[in-house]
Amino acid sequence: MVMMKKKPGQGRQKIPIAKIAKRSNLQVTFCKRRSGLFKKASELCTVCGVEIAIVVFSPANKPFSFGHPHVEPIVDRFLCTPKPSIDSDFTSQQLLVDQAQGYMSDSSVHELNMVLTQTQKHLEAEKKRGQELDEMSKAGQGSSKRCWWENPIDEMGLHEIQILKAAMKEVKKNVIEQVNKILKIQSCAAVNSQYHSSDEW
Amino acid sequence: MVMMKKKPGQGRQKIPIAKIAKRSNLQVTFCKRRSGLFKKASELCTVCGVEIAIVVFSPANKPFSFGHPHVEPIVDRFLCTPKPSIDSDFTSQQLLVDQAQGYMSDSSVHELNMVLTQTQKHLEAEKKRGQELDEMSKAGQGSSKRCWWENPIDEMGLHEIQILKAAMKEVKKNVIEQVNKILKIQSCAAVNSQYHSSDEW
DNA sequence: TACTATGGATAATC
DNA sequence: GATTATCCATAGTA
Repeated sequence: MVMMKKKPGQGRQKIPIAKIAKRSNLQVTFCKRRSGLFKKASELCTVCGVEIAIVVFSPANKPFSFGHPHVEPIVDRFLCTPKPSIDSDFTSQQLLVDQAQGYMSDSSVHELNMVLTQTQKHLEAEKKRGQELDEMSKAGQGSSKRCWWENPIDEMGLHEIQILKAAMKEVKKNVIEQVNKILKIQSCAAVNSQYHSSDEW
Repeated sequence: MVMMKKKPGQGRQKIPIAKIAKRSNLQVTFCKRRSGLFKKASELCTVCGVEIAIVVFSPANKPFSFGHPHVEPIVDRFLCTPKPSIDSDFTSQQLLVDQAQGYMSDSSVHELNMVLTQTQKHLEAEKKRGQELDEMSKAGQGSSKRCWWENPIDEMGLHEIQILKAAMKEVKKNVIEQVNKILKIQSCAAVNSQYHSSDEW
């Protein structure tokens, strides 16, 4: 992170070229690197606007996964694509399209493309609207009536602050539970480590 | 790569936080980051001795994959693990849509149908979210109405919870500062231990 | 594509 | 889990 001279730590010492770590460090190393890998994947999603699915089996053989937006659709789509040309550059699939049109009686490629285009436009519009609403929620609360705890913290007395603190404690607890519940559902039981009350999210 | 001072280049200049790059750089950035991601995955495999499968669809909607030892067995194994049903869940609402262009010309009906289905699901999710946000905004307008974050925590989505959490984090910081200030004034040095930001509350 | 300086990931340690 | 020094990935440029 930032350069701060304080006391002499040792920091990251030497790079084990590669192989295996000792059993003791294996767990923590796996956790760190898996976390880093998922973060990188997330960044790639955001920066390049692509879809990624990652499946990892831990040393203990437990499944972990990352998917944007979701693992399964991406994996399914990948499994449906012709295999031999996974990483190669150009593979004309026009032939496949022609063949598909032959046995797809209820819809043509053209029609599907039309629907797809319209749907995607609609999606974009909805997303844009959602973002605008987000902004309103985030920043626009000052325009309407404010709750008393929205007042500047400097204007509160100790009593109000204590009440606020107690309320926040309760809400925080509920938030953590809810987030864990959602994440548990999302990850399809692929993640065993739950979020806790640290500040990583 | 080793450090070598030679002639003044510019190297990596500051980090655009995240979003999208311009079309020009998108391709090269995607290539670099995908390469880096796969390398990280490879390292994780070697160092920790685990199995990983990654599937990425490029901005041009081309499939890329990394698998150790192979993608398909890992994915199959993952898909075979029992998992709760996936329904309307909130992931980070982001991008998905820009794959239209490359898809129009070369893809099978089946693939188009899959993309269409995904897109429609996303549309529904976005619409639902928009409605929820509408309700929240509306509820926040009335003077005697409840603020949206006063709603039962069970009715919130992950996105709303994230916003709430960020807000709480800020408030918490202010509360701590204010409490410390008040205690310092009121108690006249009767209290020596200050509140801190650990997880005691 | 290759290169470099910078930002970010992380191994060792507390 | 938190911290720090070090190593690695990579944005920008040629």
